[in-house]
Amino acid sequence: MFIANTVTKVTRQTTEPLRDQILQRCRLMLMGGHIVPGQKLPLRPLAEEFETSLMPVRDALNRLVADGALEMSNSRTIRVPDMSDERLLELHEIRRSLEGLAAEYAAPLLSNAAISRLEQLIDDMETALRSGDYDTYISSHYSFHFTIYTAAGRPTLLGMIDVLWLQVGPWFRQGIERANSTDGKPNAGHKRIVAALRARDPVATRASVEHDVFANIEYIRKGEFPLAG
Amino acid sequence: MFIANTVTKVTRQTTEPLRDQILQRCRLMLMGGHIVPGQKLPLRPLAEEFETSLMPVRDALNRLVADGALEMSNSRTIRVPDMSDERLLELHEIRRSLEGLAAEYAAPLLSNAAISRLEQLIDDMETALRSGDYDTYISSHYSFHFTIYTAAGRPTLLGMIDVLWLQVGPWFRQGIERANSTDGKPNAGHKRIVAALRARDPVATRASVEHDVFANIEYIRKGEFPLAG
DNA sequence: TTTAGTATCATGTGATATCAAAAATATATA
DNA sequence: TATATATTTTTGATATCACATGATACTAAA
Repeated sequence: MFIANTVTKVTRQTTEPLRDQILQRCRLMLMGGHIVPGQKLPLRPLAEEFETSLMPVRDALNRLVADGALEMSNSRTIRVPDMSDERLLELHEIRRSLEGLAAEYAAPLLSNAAISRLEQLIDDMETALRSGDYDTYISSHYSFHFTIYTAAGRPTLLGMIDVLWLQVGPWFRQGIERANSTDGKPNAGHKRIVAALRARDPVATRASVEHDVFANIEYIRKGEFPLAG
Repeated sequence: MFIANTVTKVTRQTTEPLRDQILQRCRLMLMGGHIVPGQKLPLRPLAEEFETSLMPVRDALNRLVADGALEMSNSRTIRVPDMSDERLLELHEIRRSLEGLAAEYAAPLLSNAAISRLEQLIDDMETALRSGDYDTYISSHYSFHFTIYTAAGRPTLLGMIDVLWLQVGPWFRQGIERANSTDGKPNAGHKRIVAALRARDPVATRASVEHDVFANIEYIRKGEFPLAG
């Protein structure tokens, strides 16, 4: 329970390398906001918790540093980076661009069943928000967006969007927790997205997704959604 | 001289880790097209050429795999990925989106001196093409575009564009070599970009960069610029 | 109380050894 | 000759260890 309360042991399998198991766990912790900005992630304590040697932990963390989800200081300390307003703005500019692109491609390809699932996820999000279950909210929110982006059938684009979410993850958690107390309408944007998808309208889908992404920034600017640390 | 004829020994310094030195060399080899698609990159022979142990080579190659510049098969063999038409199209869709964005931001920020340097680079490219000096062409071409993108002042965006170029690099080399024999007008697009920058026109700059990026795809479609392996 | 110096500790990097799986090669069989 | 099988070699993943460097705590002098 040193790094985060979701760390569990990994086991050596023939199928999946330890490195990938550890990477997956770290990604979930970052996306879910269970590792906070500024927190150090030293190799040895982590290896101890995962009950492995340094090597697979080192590989996993190197990967996350490469993705920008973690940073290594000049003194080689690995930690979750602090988020500046500047960096957050840049990340959302890129998100708007790439997620808009993915949404446009996905619009004609999403099945009715998938769209119905999106509506279910909106309900899940609202329920989770009302009960303060942020883990479920974040999970459903991720599923909502990535159901759309996956349907675009662009694997490289999907991977790049995923990396962006990984970078924003830790601060999104903080932002959601604070915003929920004063403002509960993030799902308005999601409902517009679903409407555009029902119409199979690529242009409207792109526009609604771009707007939804940037809504976060608007909240930040107004001080209602202080993601910045 | 096993992997490529540009492999040189790395030396242990206090400043830069071996991993980073190896990574930089591999990046240059990929960008310059000195490692061909489908070629395997086993750790041990590479380590032997760099005169290091496996570890720094492993770290560098893992990073390149994470960036999509190399691929690891299900049997863990690392190689330069083959380029499908589908993947090439996707990479250029993303390039158009992100490089257009960077160019738009850069337009008001480029100094006259920088723009003059761009014109010099256009000359360099034409000279290099005429003499068949593709290494210089590729280097000048990279400098031309990244002079612009760097001026945008968006470090994350710049890094993502860089990764895209790394993925396209091996096939760009092939494409340029073939296209030069039949078609020598890639610089027309570059001149339009410079004109838009001289006018400090963000919209025109974005449009000209987007057009330039996609010109590659048009060549491919017409069969005049067969990047696809 | 402050500050410079020192010792100790923590950390990532890199080298080496080992292992299982995959690949390549050799051998056998039809 | 072609194909199946056995053997050897190669390969990446992981563990373990040594090392240099930076961080931290502590001491002593001002």
